[in-house]
Amino acid sequence: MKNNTNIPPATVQRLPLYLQCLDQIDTNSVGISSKKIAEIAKVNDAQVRRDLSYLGTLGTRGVGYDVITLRKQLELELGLVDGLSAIIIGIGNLGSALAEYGGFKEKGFKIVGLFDEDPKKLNKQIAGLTVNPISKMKDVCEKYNVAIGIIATPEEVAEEIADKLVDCGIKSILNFAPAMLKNKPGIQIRSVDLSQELQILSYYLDRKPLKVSE
Amino acid sequence: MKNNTNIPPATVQRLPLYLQCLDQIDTNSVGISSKKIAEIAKVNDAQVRRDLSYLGTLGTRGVGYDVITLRKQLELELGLVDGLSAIIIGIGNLGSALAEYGGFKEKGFKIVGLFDEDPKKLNKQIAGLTVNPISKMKDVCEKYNVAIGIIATPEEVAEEIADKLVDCGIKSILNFAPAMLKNKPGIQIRSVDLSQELQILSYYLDRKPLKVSE
DNA sequence: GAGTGTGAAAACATTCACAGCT
DNA sequence: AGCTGTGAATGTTTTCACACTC
Repeated sequence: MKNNTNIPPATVQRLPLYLQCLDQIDTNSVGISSKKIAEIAKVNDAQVRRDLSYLGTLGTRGVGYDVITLRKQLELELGLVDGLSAIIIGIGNLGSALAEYGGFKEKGFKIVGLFDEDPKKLNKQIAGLTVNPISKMKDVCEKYNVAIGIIATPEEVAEEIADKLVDCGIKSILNFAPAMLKNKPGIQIRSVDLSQELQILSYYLDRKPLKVSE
Repeated sequence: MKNNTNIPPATVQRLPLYLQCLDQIDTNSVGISSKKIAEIAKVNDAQVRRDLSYLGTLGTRGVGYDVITLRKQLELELGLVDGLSAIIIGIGNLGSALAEYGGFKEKGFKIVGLFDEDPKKLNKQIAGLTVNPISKMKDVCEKYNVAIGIIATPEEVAEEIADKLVDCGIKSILNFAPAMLKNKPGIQIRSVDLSQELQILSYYLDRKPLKVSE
């Protein structure tokens, strides 16, 4: 294991961003500076150094960070090395899109089950997986030791599905339904509401941007 | 307090959440308290009051907030009343899902164009719209005075598409491609990276959750 | 009594600026 | 010279607590 210093939430949010930066730089650069990362991630360079310093002493003064070490450390800290399993519930357009989304596999996640209640969707093949009824969820969760449930159902059933996920022993939920899930003790929930993102953009349309580009 | 005041970014992020809360409560309640909103949105009630106070003096002491007034004010502040137009670029699984996603319309956004370069996708009909080649983007943007461009393309072409959007006079970009777009002066960019969301969840899996539910 | 609006305090996050290492 | 790691300074956000209104 690692440095058990608690990493501030604001920093945790940015760690995946830094990982993404490493994928973005050209593959034969062996080292990278906080200045370069900051430029790609569009944050302040002191911020990058402070954030990375929570993971330990990774850089070399006067030189920078070694790309391979840095990636390893980021993956370790985020817990990506264990190859976490996830399932998707609700195989409509969005659920299908998520099932076929390459980015999950690339970052070490494995989608091991697709579930839907709609008889028209049952037994459909998507991304090499068969759509199963919700009743089979528990079996799959136990078999694959599934850590994360991804909800892509309509709003109306999201809460019910969330409860079932908890029942299946799942510890984290990524919710794409525009529903406000109730708190479940000991369960981490993140919600991504697509229309909320547009609304935030909408706010900044009328008026001056916060930071004038400089 | 007047609404000349610049609303803090952290508050702007939560305004759509509060709007969503209003949809969640039962339809015949005419008033709502900060405590109730806080409970649904899972934030502190003082936070709700402070946030809403930036929009003006909306509540009544001893009583609470009138649901209709509050919704109107939130929509006004977020700029949702004008019925903003958006286009989607990249009509793969995710782009199609977004095109058919009901939540946009519900919140006052109108998708007025779908674009893709792939000949196999051209002229497909999705959600009542025809998929057009990128070359037609400028025409559509001018015709409908499009404010927002939604990028759902593969990573490789995202930057190029973003530049084209700016060229079409678009002022805001919602980016779903796992690419780090360069800054464009005067343009608001928000990126939603699906796998980053999973990575953040992954971090909180190993260790104690930040806030133990209480 | 119930519930807002808001100063003041506390907590958290960002940025500066520089000592110290390569 | 170039770049990290980090105290100290600054800025932002959250929360408390209570005067005030209905």
